[in-house]
Amino acid sequence: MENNKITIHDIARILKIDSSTVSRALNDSDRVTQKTKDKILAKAQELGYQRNHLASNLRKSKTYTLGVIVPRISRHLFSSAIAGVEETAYKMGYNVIICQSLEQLERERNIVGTLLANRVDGVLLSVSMETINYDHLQGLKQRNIPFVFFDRHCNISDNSNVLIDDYQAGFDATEHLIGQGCKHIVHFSGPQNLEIYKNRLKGYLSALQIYDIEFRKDLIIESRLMEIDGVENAKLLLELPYKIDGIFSANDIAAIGAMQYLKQQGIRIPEDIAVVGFSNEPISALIEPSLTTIDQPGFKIGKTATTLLISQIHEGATKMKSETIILKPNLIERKSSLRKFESGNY
Amino acid sequence: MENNKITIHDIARILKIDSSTVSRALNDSDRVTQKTKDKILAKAQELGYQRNHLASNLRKSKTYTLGVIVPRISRHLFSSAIAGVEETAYKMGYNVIICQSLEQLERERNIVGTLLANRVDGVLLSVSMETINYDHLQGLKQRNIPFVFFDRHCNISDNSNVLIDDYQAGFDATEHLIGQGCKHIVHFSGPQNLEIYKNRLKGYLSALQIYDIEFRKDLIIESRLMEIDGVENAKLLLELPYKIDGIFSANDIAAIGAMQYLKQQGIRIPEDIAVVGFSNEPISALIEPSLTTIDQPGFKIGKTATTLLISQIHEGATKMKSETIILKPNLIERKSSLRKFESGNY
DNA sequence: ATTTATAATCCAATCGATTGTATTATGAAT
DNA sequence: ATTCATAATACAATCGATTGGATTATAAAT
Repeated sequence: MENNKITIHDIARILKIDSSTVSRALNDSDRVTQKTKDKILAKAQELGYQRNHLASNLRKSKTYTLGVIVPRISRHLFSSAIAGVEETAYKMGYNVIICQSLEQLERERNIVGTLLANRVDGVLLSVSMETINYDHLQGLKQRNIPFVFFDRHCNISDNSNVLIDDYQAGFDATEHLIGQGCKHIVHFSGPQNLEIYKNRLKGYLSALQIYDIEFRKDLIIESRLMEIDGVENAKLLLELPYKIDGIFSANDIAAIGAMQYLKQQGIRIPEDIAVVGFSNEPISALIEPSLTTIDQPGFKIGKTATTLLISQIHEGATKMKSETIILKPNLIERKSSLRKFESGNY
Repeated sequence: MENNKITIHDIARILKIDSSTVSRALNDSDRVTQKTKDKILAKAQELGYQRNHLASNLRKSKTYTLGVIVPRISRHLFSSAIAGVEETAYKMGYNVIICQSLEQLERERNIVGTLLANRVDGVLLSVSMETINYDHLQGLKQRNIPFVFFDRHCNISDNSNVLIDDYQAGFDATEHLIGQGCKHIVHFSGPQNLEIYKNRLKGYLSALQIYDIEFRKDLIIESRLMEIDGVENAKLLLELPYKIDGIFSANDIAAIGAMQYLKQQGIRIPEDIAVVGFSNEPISALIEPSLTTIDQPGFKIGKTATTLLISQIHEGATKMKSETIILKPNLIERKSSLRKFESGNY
């Protein structure tokens, strides 16, 4: 219990001045003369004073805390986004509470409750795969707590988002496969309640159309994109009545699962089937063959979303205008999709 | 600013009772009769009352917040430990602030400062590779804030730790390589300020001794165990005047870097050189060949450390007895170390 | 009915910082 | 020296919940 408990009142008593002056001095108010400020600051330093944020925040009814909800922190995109969030938040005097929904709506709901109970000043949110309704976000709206979606957003009105151009990325990935000579390209898609997967799919379709490739509905396989789903998808596509020669997977994990299985079956990658993933997980550069994928600027997404959120917090509830920022993804070509004939061309 | 701002005083006013009674009712004190409790609880529910933790915590001078410092959340051990921490903490009414030192002492120092400023009730800590002195932990000691090391601990007196048996793991890994017929085993070690690397090294040495294998000092290569270090280490070991036939790396990342390089050089794994890593990163199961490694029970480490920390917080500063809990690691045999002659035996 | 013991509730101070208003100090102008 | 404007500081309420002590209500005992 001997926590150093220096308060502004201690400093005030010692210097025989009022605590309000101490408070103002420590906040660099111009209502205190420089001489007194110096005296107070020196004494504060000497005593090892640290402001009690609880008291300060109670008075100001602000917590200087942001909530971050992600499906799981172990995913590359999210861990790098979190790094960006933390850097920006700390720099601007905010703390961050990080929570994982583990892709479960139920947990996401609870987390929102916890964040409300903790009276966070704002929330950054990347929704779970199970998030099909948004009732749990009502509490945030009601209490006028600003929130910004990043990456995995929702199509509800008046929200701010920081996204990447999933449509473009889907298009680029598919175009790349077409450029490698693929004619029958399977797309591993994710739950269609998530806009990102819808958009990646749209990009895929659009590329097929532009390059005059016939679209077949059964070439789209929807799953939760776990590793095991990749394996299952691969089994499925081998049973299709077409000779599949390309896969565009909406994430790396499923692509890797598929590749593992296909390799076991003696199928050569990229010669028989070229594969493109999504997210540029660190593992994608290390597997055999290395995986062509879409790099998402995670750190920048985190930074941007945080900056946007904090600006909304500062603006206050007055005119919470929604804003959507879309960042550019980037195709990384690796061995899993580069056909021999291509490299032979150089 | 229309945040729902129901306070105990609102409830008190409406029910024409005192706010202290409301407070006691909401805390289920036995100084309030059940009838009044029911009335108060019903009204609180009706109004959507939520306790203001700032005020409550200020009064109780507790924050119900734990700080967690890890080198990086993207590492498998840490992300799974954090999952364990969160589960336990939330269950016991605590929040968690997660911070990454990114292996930098300077950042670790700042983080401790931030956590102090936020008056966390306790800290869970896995130190950075650069942490060679512990001055920055003095602040915690002075203020009697309990802290528990997990995995990467420090050899300073009277600390609580939750660790795995790195010595045993090092021994098991090395013994396994010896069992595969390896005679010249290189050990990739990490910074020796960290006990974990010292202990893994000790286990290695001990296994060599017991199996009567000559120890050579130049078979120990120390680095920061990044992927690039693994590559460099591999180059080094090819220049050694012995025919190396085994590698025991103190983490998976460096092992993988080495394997990539060795494969490029046409060296067969495990036939020419068998490799064992450490940590069971998800990637280790997916690379080619899959990597034999040591699995650390990350989730359990996180749970155990949190339980220990919270129990210390509850005990108070009175008799903060230190305690060290050591969990068992587990060797996972995969292709990178299983020699043909072995499988031939079956 | 009155006393007494105990249960139930109320009062008021407190946690530490902030902030609008009131007061005093300072110095310039007359 | 006195007045006045302004700068500097002090006072006191406030944020919302908690808690020891005081007071009142209730019921049991005489």
